Amino acid sequence: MKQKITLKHIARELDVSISTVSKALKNSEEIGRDTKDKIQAFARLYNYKPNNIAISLKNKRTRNIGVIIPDIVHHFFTTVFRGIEQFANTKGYNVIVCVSDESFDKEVINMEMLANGSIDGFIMALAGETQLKKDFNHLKEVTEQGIPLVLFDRVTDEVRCDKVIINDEAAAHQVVKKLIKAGRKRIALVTTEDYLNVSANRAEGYYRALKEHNLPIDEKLVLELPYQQESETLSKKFFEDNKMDAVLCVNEIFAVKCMGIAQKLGYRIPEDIAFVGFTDGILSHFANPGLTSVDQHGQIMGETAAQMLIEKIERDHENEVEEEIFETKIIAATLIERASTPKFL
Amino acid sequence: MKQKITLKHIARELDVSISTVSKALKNSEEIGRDTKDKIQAFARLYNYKPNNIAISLKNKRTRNIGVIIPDIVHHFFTTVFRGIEQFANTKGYNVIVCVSDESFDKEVINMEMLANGSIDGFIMALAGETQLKKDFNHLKEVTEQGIPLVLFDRVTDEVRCDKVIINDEAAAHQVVKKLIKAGRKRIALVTTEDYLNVSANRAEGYYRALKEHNLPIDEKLVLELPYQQESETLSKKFFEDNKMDAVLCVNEIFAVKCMGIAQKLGYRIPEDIAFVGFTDGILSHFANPGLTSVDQHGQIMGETAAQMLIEKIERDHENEVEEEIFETKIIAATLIERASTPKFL
DNA sequence: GCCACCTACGCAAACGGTTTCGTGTTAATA
DNA sequence: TATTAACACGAAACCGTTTGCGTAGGTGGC
Repeated sequence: MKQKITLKHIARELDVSISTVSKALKNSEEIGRDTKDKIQAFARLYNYKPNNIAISLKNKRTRNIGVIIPDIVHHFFTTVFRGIEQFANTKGYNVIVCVSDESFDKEVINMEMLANGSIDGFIMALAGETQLKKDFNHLKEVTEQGIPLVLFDRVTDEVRCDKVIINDEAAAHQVVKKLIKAGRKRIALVTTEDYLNVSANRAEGYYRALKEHNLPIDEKLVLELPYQQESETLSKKFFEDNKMDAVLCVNEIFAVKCMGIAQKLGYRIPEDIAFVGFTDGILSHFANPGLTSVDQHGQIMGETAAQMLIEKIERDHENEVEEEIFETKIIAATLIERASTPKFL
Repeated sequence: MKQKITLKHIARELDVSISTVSKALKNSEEIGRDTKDKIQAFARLYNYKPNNIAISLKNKRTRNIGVIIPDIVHHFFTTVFRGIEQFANTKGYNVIVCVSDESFDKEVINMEMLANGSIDGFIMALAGETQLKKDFNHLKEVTEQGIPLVLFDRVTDEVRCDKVIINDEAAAHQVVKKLIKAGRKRIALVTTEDYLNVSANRAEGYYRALKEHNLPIDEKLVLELPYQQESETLSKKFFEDNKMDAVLCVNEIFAVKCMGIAQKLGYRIPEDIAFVGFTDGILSHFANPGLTSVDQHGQIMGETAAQMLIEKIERDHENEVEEEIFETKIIAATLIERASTPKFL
């Protein structure tokens, strides 16, 4: 087992000082041609690579970014992650991922672990529990320490930092409007408990569209399902008890489940009932019939977040102080039409 | 913006030496009660947390593990990742993820980036290109440097290290056997190009089962699809040109696609044709009909890999030298029966 | 009153680099 | 020949911690 070689080894071996080796390997003008050649050849031969940790300590930057997401087995978050990872990689950054598992405590612990020098900045989507609890002190502490933070998707107004979101309200509004124009009158909404900001926003868009077209708001047509739990019976009852001709779901899992139930109840899709979901993931694509859904452009969100974060990191590193300016970028969602809805105009 | 506080700050403020502060915070017996109390109180007040990077440098261990996978928007890999992350977290480790994107070069670059001190060990699944190219020098270099490595799922015999795999061959064999016992005679295999070891192993199980039951091996019933590319026409032609009564697919995407095609061609599932896929992911669960599939227990694989890696890391850190013993753990796959197959016995 | 021994702390090296600031040698210049 | 500038390199500080060892000061025993 050949040990990792260090500057000290090279210096000792070639009988020069450590600083000379360091400079030679950086091709500094200070060092003579011959010495440089000798050192560089030696370093190449023994495949010298500087120790990242030592450099991090010296430079007070790690070139790591910390990503904290509620779940990793989740199509949307993985696409965002892919965007982050890809962009970060082109800029020479690595990504440390922690999963909060929707838990406030895990989110706090993970942040604290990473905040002590392991990373140069955070990208995160809030855990459900955090949004429910509305306790953002861990985020505030981090930003007060001067660690850049970018929130995406699951954000909050209570923390001053950069954010990337999609126009949830507008997207839902547009979808419902299209359904109405296509002649649907009893449009249902299947959502999560509303502490999740995205669900709340989508619901608002839904209500606004109904109001604008003078359709009655029937709370019986709004189903709140527990997030990430099987609840076959609830949804079944919902479809048995209510008549409707269109359903907007805040995610694709709800949508596909509901389609299955509706089909069993003899509904034809999309003739009798139309379905639209959020998150254009693998399920929407392969569902039968294909599910019309709102593409949240996760990868672009990830790239955008990474870009904002890295720009801030590098700016902080250059200049000393500087007034903080925070941005919120809004990515426009796109409707992907498939067979679960009638042709829109 | 309150700067991160260091030992030096505390020392200066309380007019003691840095080492005294360090020892006091570790509750060392060397330091007097009063001094300890004073220092500890001060540290708590200013929320002192030691700098991870400095500790890493000192201890020559980062408590980071590097994970390199071919793709992150992929159900199986994310479940494995979840297992890794969960286990690592309980042991106080963080996870740095790099995505090779099935590219040999990216795999090499990522490994080299991380190998220079950023991580204590690797967990990885080989990129498709790496398996095709059969060039494993980057892996060998890393292991020769004494960095522990655990391969999972996409492994190779050419590198001596710990491995975690499922019994692909046996699982495929068992599935095909069950299909035969259920009376199926023309069983097709839909696979990827065979440089992927898992596909090759599954194909072997398929062939062995056919042979054992004296069924003819008809190469026309084996369809090789390009991995991760749309190829509607290829598969359509396959189903139009050949009669078959069961199909084993090496992943669930292929399976769901094929089911769709078969349904359009008028086949009834499972009466006329049965489908089985590998990877019991979200698609299998929500497909219509539900897809019988081989659960690869990704999360358990991840936990197992993380456990093996961390044990090795900590053993290396304790004892000095030690003969290397490498294990290959085999996780038993499980068949999840759903509506795409007739009831098995 | 002397020695020995704790107690309680500081010094300094070490981890592996980078970088500033000397400094000795040489050669060019006056 | 004395002065000086350029060149080539080394010493040392620094990033933040840890830790072995040295030591000042106080206490106790004889």
